[in-house]
Amino acid sequence: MAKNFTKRSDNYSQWYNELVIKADLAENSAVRGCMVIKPHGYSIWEKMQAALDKMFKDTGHVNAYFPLFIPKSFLSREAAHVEGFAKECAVITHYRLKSDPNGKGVIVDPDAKLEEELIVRPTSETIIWDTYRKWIQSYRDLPLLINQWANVVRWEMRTRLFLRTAEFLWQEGHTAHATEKEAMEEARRMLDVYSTFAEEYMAMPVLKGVKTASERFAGAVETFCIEGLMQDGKALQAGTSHFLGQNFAKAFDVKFLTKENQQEYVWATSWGVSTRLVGALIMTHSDDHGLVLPPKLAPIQVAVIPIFKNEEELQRISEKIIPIINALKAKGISVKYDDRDTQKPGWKFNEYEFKGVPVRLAVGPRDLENNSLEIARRDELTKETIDFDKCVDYVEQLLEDIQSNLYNKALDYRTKNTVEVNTWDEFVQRIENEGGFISAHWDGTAETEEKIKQETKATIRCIPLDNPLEDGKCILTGNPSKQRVLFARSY
RNA sequence: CGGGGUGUGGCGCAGUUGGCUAGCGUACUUGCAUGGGGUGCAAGGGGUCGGAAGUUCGAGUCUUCUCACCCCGACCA
Repeated sequence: MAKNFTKRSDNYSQWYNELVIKADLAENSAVRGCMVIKPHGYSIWEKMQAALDKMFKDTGHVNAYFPLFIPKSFLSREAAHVEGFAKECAVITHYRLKSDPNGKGVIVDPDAKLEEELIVRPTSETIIWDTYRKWIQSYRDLPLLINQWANVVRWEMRTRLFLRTAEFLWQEGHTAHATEKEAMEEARRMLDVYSTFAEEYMAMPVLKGVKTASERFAGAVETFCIEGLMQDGKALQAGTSHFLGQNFAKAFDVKFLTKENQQEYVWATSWGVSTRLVGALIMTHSDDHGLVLPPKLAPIQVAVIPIFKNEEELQRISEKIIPIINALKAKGISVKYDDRDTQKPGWKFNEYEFKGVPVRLAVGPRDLENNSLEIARRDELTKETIDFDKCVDYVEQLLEDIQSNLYNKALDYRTKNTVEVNTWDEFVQRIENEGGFISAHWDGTAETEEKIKQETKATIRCIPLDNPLEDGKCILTGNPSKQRVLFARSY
């Protein structure tokens, strides 16, 4: 157990913060609300990027890059969009500084005021649709399937490392289609990409659903989402995919000629996931001993620690273990051989454990005699002794086991913490105590949704996609309802 | 923006009714021993107390102003 590390059961959010810091993932920067992503945290993000990027390309998308700055007037073209983002935009008003005539330092040069202010993108729909107008003339130009890896800024009032920062890294896909059906299919397809990624790579089970009108993305016709359940019973929106209808095409006048020589507005989608996923990953699997990473996203999958008293002993160990390391690497496994003499073995054990390395091998003189080594798995914190000649296959299999074990544990947790509730008292009781997902009837009005939020802080996370229809009564108002929706408190 | 809090070696903190050379843990450096779960002992380096002004013989400590950050709410991926 790490020294001075808060337990989840004592204070979950403190546990989270300490974990991020102590596992060297990120730290607060000199800029309010903005984090420094440290190498270990960033390499997890890179693993995520690599997997997602491949999935995007495999579904026909290409990458491009649009400007960080957006003319202020662009934002207001789409009414709902500006309303949603106006309150959290950073604004560029000047382009030059000058020395302070009254003292030290520099001041904003009042003569360098911009004709039109620029905003730092909170999302890129507007600049991209303004550009798409020039790119799209004919049905032959469609579909346009573009993704961008970028940073965005949303001036949030309260921030938390990875979960909500003023600047964050993400990808945003922006696609244009000839038909409503095609755009809707795209939005759903990318939602599936996200859920596949979450489950197969992050080992995080997610629920796919559609947002209610009040939770919808500013400017979207329909917002789809994946929702995960964190270990403290709160839900986390892990990704969104929006069907934008023709809203942005109309706002930016993006039309195309159909085969029938008709002018029509194009149909759009946008979809994104962010560095918030790193936060989701942490909160899904990690424990009171630190970070736990699923092998598929672990920058180091196997740490090898020699135990030696002197140079000669290390050499004997290295001779034996390096061929094994090479065999593991040949299988595409990332291995770190930590033969530093500057840290003690016990120190290293704790280090890799806290940083979430899935598998640890330890080899010492004892193992050389027995022709064995010690294999420890991070997810279960168990150790075994394995014969040298069996260990390569064993490790390969173990990584797969850990990946699926993590998923199954998380799924089991979610299953146990998803309940159907039929009365208001039960609902309130559940929200206040256990948390988790609550499946309950809702009368479908924004007023009721808002009132439930006011009274319990619970929001409708989504209406699950394959939701069965079922007659019932709204838990708050008793009005008739056709289906259950999913409530939770959320991040 | 409302409420609360904190600024003192890299990090985490103590510092009493103003008083003498500003202290502790940890981290760091060196040496010796140690080496299968954050090793022990010893020695050593490093701060002028967020900033400004004031009161005083004397300010980390009191006063005023100011800046920054953190936590709780409203807002949000």
